[in-house]
Amino acid sequence: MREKITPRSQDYSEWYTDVIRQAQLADYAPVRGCMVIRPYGFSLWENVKEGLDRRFKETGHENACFPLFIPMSFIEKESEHVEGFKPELAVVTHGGGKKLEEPLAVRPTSETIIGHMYSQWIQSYRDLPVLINQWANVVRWELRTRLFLRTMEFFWQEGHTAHATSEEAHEETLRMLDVYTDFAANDAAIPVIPGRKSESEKFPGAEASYSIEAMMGDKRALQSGTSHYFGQNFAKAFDIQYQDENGVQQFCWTTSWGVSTRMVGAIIMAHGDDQGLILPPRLAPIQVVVVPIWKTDIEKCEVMGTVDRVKTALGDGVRLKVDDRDEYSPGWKFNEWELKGVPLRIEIGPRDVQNAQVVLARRDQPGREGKSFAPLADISDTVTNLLNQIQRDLLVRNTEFRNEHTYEPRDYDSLRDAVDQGFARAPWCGGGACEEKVKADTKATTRCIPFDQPGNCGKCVVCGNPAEEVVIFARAY
RNA sequence: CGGGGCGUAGCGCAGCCCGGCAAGCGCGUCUGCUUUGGGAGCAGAAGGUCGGAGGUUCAAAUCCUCUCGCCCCGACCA
Repeated sequence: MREKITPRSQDYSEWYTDVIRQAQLADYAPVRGCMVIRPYGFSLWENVKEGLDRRFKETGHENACFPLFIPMSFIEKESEHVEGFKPELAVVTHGGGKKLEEPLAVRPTSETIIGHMYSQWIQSYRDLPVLINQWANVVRWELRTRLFLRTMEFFWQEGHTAHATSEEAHEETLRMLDVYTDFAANDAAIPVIPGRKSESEKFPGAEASYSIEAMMGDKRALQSGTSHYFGQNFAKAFDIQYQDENGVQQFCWTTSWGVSTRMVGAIIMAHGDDQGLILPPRLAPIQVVVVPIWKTDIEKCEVMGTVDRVKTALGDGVRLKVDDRDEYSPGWKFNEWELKGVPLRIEIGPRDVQNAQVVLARRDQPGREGKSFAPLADISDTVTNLLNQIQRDLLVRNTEFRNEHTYEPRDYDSLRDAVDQGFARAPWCGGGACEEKVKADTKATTRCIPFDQPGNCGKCVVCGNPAEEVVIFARAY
């Protein structure tokens, strides 16, 4: 028997680690701060990749790959960028047994080296826009580790684009944030709040940063994707220029945007319960697991015959696994696949064979409530519809959960209460001092200034000066 | 880097304070029989440089010194 999972109410972060390790998504590596993504976890990430990659291609982007090593001098070319990243760089000083003439940074992000290449590839307005994405691993020397959320090495995609005008670049920045929002809602079943980052939360070197913010099961916020508008900062640092229609040299306007394996952490924490993972059908490595039940060889034969019919009926459209292992009891298997978050389970035993039916069990509705009988006859439609239903229900459930735990404080005391219990949508003057004060008092930070604004919003909850926008305050990962 | 904790079988731990019989327990693994509709039962078996080095002692998992590694809490962060 497996160890029990720590209940979420007892210790949320223990629960998180328990689930990841017991569901075999990932494990700690022998290197401090690093993790091993196991096949089940990687398969989930591959589905995330597929959902994003498809959207990138649909919006005109191409994939490419840039070097892992970046000359130190590149990183130092943009002043804010160095400031931001230097403390967390891993630097290679020796190679082939000799000290390197110039140290090489292991990429923490690729703006600089891609900027360098863009300066050579872009000559004319006819070369624009450049719309490139890369799937890669990056390294940031983090001091604290949490599986999938914060590790020294992590996997992500980083899009880097160059445009002829500010407007185009800005459009691109927002378009990609939109792509992320759409992916989060429709594939990951996580409702997110898209918005602009405050000055203090901005990416080093960006003119403006945007993010999507999701609420986890413990009501803390997780930044699940970011998109940055660089203006001409990197173009000037890396001399990315083009000749316009009038023969005049112009600097490009650039953007970058990224989603990391952190998204896997978001999926775990947004949906999971005390039994383990609950995966949205669109991303689940296994969408349907079939558990056959028998006592005798004759029964086994009959049951497996029905299993084959189900398998054939469902065809390639569904990611299905038949768990016909002999060494585990049905009850054990039920628990195992619930831990692993498989959205739908089909149980087939001798009684079902007799009645030409199967038992369906929804992962998102534990116990008897989620169980139903379905005739074998139109099993394919039933399953497809049910998977879609589960996908929709997860999004609805999460949206309700988030809304229930989102507050609109209008004074400082209620703000303090609000961030204890979830998100606070509060009017804010935009001042860094007010942000600082809230952080010092409550550990909550501004997550983003949502695009969705109420209009006339009143006075800053911190200082009482007139506020033009509401911001989300929350404790974040 | 500051504060705390832990290294004993594949995994989780007890034993350490107060040195001494053969280093134990649970899970897992292997074999056999009975089982199988919500984490099966019984019987038997395999599995250990007690993180590493040095020291004290007749005797060290246990005491002392050094060392390596990991985890948790803070500051930094996708």
